[in-house]
Amino acid sequence: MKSQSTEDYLKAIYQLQEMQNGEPVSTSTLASWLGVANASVTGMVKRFSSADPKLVEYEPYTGFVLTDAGEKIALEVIRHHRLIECYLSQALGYSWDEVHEEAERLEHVISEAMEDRMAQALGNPISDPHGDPIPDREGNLHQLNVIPLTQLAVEQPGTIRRVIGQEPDLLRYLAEQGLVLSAHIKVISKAPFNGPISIRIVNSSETILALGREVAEKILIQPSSNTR
Amino acid sequence: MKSQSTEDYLKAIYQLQEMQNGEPVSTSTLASWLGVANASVTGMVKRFSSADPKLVEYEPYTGFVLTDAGEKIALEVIRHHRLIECYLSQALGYSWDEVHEEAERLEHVISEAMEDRMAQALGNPISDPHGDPIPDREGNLHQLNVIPLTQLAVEQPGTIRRVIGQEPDLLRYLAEQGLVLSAHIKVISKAPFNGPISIRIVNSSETILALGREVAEKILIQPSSNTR
DNA sequence: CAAAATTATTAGCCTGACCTAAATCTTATT
DNA sequence: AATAAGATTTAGGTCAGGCTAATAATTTTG
Ligand SMILES: [Mn+2]
Ligand SMILES: [Mn+2]
Ligand SMILES: [Mn+2]
Ligand SMILES: [Mn+2]
Repeated sequence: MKSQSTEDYLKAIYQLQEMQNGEPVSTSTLASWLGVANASVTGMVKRFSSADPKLVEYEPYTGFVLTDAGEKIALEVIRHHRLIECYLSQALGYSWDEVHEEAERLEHVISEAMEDRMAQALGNPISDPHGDPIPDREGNLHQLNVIPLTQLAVEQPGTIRRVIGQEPDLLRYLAEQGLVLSAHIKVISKAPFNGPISIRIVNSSETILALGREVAEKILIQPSSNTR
Repeated sequence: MKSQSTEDYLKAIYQLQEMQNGEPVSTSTLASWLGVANASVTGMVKRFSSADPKLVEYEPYTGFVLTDAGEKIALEVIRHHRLIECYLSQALGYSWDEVHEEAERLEHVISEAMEDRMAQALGNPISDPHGDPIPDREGNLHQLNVIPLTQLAVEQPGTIRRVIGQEPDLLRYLAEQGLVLSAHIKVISKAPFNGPISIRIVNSSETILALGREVAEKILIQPSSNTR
């Protein structure tokens, strides 16, 4: 098994690549994501690119991308992470703002046997408590058909399917407002000049919530047919 | 949190001290227990004894014992380990020969919150799947009233309460023979010259099992009043 | 397009946790 | 009491994963 640091680096590179549509990741992006010095990233990435098998393709001053071998490890760690999040939430009563931190350490130490047992106990879930997809044993991810709340048209109803990011404060705030997975919402209005987006939770209180764009960008919605 | 190595060293010292009735542990004993070189132990123990707070009392060429601070950490790790063993066995269907290896890594990464949730889910167990006592949050251990099977008198019935050691092969073998926790047994005979001990499982088959002294030494029995 | 600002790499250092080989201390044996 | 055997420590080295400070490359900007 790779070290905890190696696994966290590869996972982070995978996630940054994903956020950047496959673009090479830069040293400083990864460094600030992981909270280490730039020089530490350069050092690690150089080692990854001369490991056998090579884990990243590294072009100095340009950036790096995962090789197939590196991606495989990243996906294994992500599978662990998200299964653990599910398990903690379902079996041990964790709330969605608590699971991430615990999973961040557990992901590196569980055996394949434990992974399998948890998956089985959970009925092979395909997404975690935040709606993030769980790779299967072969590393395949299902694709959700979602758009950011910022892009949902006014009056267009939709369902919350995923929340990007793990900040506990934000997750707790959203849950308090009733903005949880599977909640049905409708955009009432979008203030101009990047102003807040006002939404209503369908079949619930009539209260209207105003969300900043930053937050709305992180809420992914599956649009549903317009029920007038 | 201390490093995984530090936690494993302190736990090992605790367990060796326990096995030696509080005698100082020697460098080579700990080295072979942990599977590292003697020089590695000397190095680690020196660091422990000059840490703040001091974790071991170290007398060169003589040995070392845990300080209160060191023992506190050891007991925390042991609590983690044994709770995890229980949890894996109860909640995820692990058998008693599988739990140890998994717990050996998980013990270092679970949060206090997870410890509490597992303990609660299990109803605050006081012993693990091998009958090893689980320290409570303050580090208190309950004491079992048991003797090794080798010391049980012929015809004296008793109950298996604990099995010392974690070798999966031995544990599997014992389970196959019906020698599990709570099994009622009776010694039929003890062969002389350190020969095997023959026992019978009460209320079960009439089969007589012959156990070597090495094995019998590891099976701890709570004697019961002689029925008959 | 040259200078300034930004970003990345290199150089050099540190700590934890290991190792082997050499030196030293302790204990047992003659 | 001297020596041999055994246990332990010291010396010196490696490797991963971090750091800071100095240097070099790239990008932005006046
Ligand atoms: Mn992690
Ligand atoms: Mn998640
Ligand atoms: Mn361990
Ligand atoms: Mn145990």
